[in-house]
Amino acid sequence: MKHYGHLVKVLHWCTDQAITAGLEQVGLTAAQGRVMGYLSHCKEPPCPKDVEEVFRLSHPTVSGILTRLEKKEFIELYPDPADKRCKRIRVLPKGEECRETMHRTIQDMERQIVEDFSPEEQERFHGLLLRAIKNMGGGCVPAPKEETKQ
Amino acid sequence: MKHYGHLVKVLHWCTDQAITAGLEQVGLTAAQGRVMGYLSHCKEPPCPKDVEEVFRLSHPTVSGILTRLEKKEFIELYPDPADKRCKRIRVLPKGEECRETMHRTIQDMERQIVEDFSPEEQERFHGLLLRAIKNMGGGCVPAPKEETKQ
DNA sequence: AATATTTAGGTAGCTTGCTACATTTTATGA
DNA sequence: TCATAAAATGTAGCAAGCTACCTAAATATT
Repeated sequence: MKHYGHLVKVLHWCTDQAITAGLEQVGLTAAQGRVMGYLSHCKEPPCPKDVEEVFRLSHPTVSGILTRLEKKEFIELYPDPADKRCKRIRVLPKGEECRETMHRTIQDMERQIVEDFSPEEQERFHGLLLRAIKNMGGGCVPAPKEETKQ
Repeated sequence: MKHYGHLVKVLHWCTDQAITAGLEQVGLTAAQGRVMGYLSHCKEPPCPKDVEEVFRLSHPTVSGILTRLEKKEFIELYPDPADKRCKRIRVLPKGEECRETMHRTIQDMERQIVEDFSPEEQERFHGLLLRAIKNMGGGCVPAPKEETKQ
């Protein structure tokens, strides 16, 4: 009996540690950095609902993260003129400034995970992760960055 | 650029959902269930420190989970007679009772992850996960169940 | 033996995650 | 049109994760 679940948990913990360390200088937590990485790559201002779907978080969780990002002046929330139920998220200068740090931190982490994997192994790992998620009923996985909003 | 980190996060989320659903009937959360699964397989009474190491959790986190498990009467904490700094964890009847449910829930989840994987693919997935953890500086990974305390 | 260090655990206070419930606005349907 | 359902968000309250700091006990050093 293999403990895939436990290994996934540990690996997830490792990635969080790496992101936390990389973002320490800009004053963001791992969760905030992941969200900022997504926000700063969106063409048009996204709404909290988009963040929920990409990261599979409940709306109160997203609300909390956005509130803290706003308090730190990385973003600004403003009402959607077309739909009064929605809010839109604008990335402020401070957020734009650290875009490169966030991007690099996440890229470095992605590279480090598969550091010594051959290209075929990387492909296999990616494919197996996707299939595992599908097996767990996870459905399709929207990418957290550029590929969204296609 | 592949988003391994994000996939790992999503997969971890899926496993937690599965465990949460499976343990609902016995009144345990996923974190509590994982810990109980470990505790009920230990030969001699473990101490909180052991739990920290197996699950890579900080001691305040473990303390909180154990306190809640004690309040629900799944376990009992008592002082170690040989070392007054340590506490020992005893699994109470109520904890023993749901041992099968916990075991089955975790087993089912592990099986579901690799549901449609061939034996070779399972082997590969396991190996790649271990290597990824090593790449992230995760060191060796103690198993959460029987294999510990060898 | 006396002091210093390490180790196990406690507590405070924070972020991140959740569910459940309430509110407001938009969309639907009879 | 008017009532109803759905959608986006807010709030409360909890569990689970963390760091930072404290205490007490065991170990190591001098």
